[in-house]
Amino acid sequence: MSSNSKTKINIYECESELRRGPWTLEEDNLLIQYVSSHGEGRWNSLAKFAGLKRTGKSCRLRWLNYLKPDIKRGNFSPHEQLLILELHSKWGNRWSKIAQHLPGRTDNEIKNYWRTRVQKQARQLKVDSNSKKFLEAIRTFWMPRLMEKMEQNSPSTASSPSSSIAAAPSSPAISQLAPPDSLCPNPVNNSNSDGNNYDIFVSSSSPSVNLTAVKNQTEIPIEESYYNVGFPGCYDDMQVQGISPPECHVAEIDWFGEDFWNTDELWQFRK
DNA sequence: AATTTCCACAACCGCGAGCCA
DNA sequence: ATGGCTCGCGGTTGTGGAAAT
Repeated sequence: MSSNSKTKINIYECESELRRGPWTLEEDNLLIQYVSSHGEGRWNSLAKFAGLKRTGKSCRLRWLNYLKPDIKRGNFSPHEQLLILELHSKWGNRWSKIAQHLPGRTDNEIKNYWRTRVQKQARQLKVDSNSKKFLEAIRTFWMPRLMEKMEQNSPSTASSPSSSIAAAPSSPAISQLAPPDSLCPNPVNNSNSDGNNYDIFVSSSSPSVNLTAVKNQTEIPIEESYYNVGFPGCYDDMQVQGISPPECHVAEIDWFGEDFWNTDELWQFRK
């Protein structure tokens, strides 16, 4: 046997020891302990020195998506959902970029949310999730409802008759709440558990939803998106098409479940 | 109660970019 | 210039549990 073949056998044996699939508690502890004392990075050597029979990639993924201390778990808040919709309209499937603006959320989590929740709705409507119709539906139904939900959840404005949120006039229920013009003075605040403040300003000065997200005083301009410039005449278009705006009354919505959308209302978008 | 189907999420894979010797 | 290594990203798959039959 040549030294070459011996090497190959060793590599094979080494690779055959590599574990795959779900992580055990013991593996998690090993990874946590190693990272806490040596820090992140150099994942291949980390895997070796930590005694983990995993690839560096696997260790990195496990740490970033699950074990990292500031990972936030659980359902996405309406505010987070709104951000995802808006940022996706701007950047498309740039999950990691989108995740940068949702503290504590991972790109994998956001990607899964998009595939399981948003694309599911598109499938039910038998439209492409990237189609203009579907984006219209998101802008006209979903986003105003999320904003309304955010409004309901905002303790500072819950008892106030004049809302801090303005939205597209596509939803009468929302537009009734709109202040006269310009940026709202009291942004919807989403103070996350990690301490990051994330505010969304919504302007009613244009016929479309106009969003500005502000994270810790750093403004993230949200412009050039399908939602706020792509369909400036969406509401008018609906009227031209004979779609009556009052049909847009907000139904009882399970924000995290099956009935987020009222499929009957959305059916018209398939036309 | 048993089986099947569906769904959400965790994990894997391939590829490309960046860095460095 | 280039080859190897590491890392990060996005797409895809596998799996466990819930829901339906």
